[in-house]
Amino acid sequence: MPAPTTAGDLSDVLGDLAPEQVRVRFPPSPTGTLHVGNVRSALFNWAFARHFGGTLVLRIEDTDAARNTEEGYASVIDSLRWLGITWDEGPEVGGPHAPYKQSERLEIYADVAARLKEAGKAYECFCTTDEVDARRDAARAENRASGYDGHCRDLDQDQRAAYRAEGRVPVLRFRMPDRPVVFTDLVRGEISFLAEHVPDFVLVRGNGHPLYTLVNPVDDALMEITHVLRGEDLLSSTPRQIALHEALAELGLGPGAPRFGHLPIVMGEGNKRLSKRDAGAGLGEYVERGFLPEGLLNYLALLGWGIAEDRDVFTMDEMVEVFDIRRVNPNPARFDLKKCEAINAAHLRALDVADLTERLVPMLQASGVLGAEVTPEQRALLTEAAPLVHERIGTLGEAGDMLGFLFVDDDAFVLDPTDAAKLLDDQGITVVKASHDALAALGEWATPAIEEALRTALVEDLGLKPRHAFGPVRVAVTGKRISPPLFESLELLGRERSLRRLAAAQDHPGQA
RNA sequence: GCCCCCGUCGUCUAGUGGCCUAGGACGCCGCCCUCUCAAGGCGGUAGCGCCGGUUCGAAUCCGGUCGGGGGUACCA
Repeated sequence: MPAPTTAGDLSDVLGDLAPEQVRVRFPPSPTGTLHVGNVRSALFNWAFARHFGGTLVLRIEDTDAARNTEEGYASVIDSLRWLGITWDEGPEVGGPHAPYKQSERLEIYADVAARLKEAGKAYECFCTTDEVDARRDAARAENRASGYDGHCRDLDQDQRAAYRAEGRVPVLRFRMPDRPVVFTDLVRGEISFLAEHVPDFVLVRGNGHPLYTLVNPVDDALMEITHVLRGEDLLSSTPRQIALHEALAELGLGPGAPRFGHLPIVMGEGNKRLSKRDAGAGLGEYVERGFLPEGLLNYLALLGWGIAEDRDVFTMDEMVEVFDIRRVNPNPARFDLKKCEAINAAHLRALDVADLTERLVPMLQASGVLGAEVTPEQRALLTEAAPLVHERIGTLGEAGDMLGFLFVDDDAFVLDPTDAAKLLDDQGITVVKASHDALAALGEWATPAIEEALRTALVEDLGLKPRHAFGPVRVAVTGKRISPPLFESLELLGRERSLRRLAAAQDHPGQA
């Protein structure tokens, strides 16, 4: 019987490293807002680093100047801050391996490329794209492995000169070793590739521009990254990166290949990977809708990882405490908005009221319920009202709809046409009138007294069932059929405003 | 085509040969509670892709097959 992996046996994860020597990285391209797949990668790297007391490096992969923008960069930083994913080295905080933006490391890549070439680890390839394509198609037609065929591997001085004389401009290609690459993936176990299936690949374009294939492993090596946790879409590029790391190490650059763990991809609807363009993919949507960072993160963690068999709501502290990359499930996971909302709602309910109130303010401002300046009176009212919506909302953004009636001026207050049409019929008007009279006579304006007065007037005197009695009042006062609890709402609205609305509702144009 | 990864309720998952009559969560349905909506409580719905093998015994191990995904770039 195989010994079960226990928390105490970490040699397959750490090797000879002490836990605090763990160094992981999150390397976004600042092409726009992060999408939830990126966020999930960031989260797992962060949890891994924090669990071991190691280091998380933030590196900006912005060598593609055309697609990267300053706004994209700012958005990445803002997003991570909003999420509460902190980094120990990187932009804004610095560190011993600065700079952490690849656009500022171009000389490094040029130098490494030159050394690789000099050492014979890489070679100039003069094949044109058309030539490479043609030979690849031919290989494919014979059911042979496709990919670069090594045409320029062993060119001599004269041949290179001849190509140059033709006006050809070479790319720099990495020379893959002629042996299989085998590695143990932290989430998938042993994976191997035969040499013939991992062709020589381009490191530097003809125009001198370094490619991802070069810069990503070079920075991982130079920044002494020990563990690379990333999406499984990068799994098949792993053998060439391992080969590059080994070549680099032979040149004295970096400690050799890091350990890899390939996380399951996050899918959207259907069977396609969630891409930036998909609705629901961008982090911004969740921020705007009023998701809690801890709620979103909790849900994302569930995509491939779980804290316990019978539990799926947890804090990030709890996740950090027990996170184990080996327990990550390799299956691709589909993003389920409903469950994401449910998890978020659970976190919302766990907030204490003061915290909830605090977080509600910017959301209510965004939806126009509150202005840029919040008066002390509004503040106090919100403090009273927050408990009423606490268990009724799944996202902070839903609060505006429920609380708007408390903050709106009487002249701007409107009844929902559909709800009014449904509930303010002749009988509804009668109910509203009776309510107005009962409440007008009320001495103390407080929830219990309000409830008693209304029950007496509507349920007892008019003989209505409670559910029919309070509907019209609710619409008249809150404008909607769905609202926070009625009696509490009336108390918060205050005597004057409540009575004015009850009076105004009686003039509601009758319906058929 | 070739290479690699993946395959348990609709979805996310638990499961490492007998604790499985396959457990939990979200969703959905019903009931209770109830001033609406929620929350909460109770109950229900639904799954091991398929075929062979190993074994006294397989969701679990092996082989095959089918299906899905990724790669096969001077993209990342």
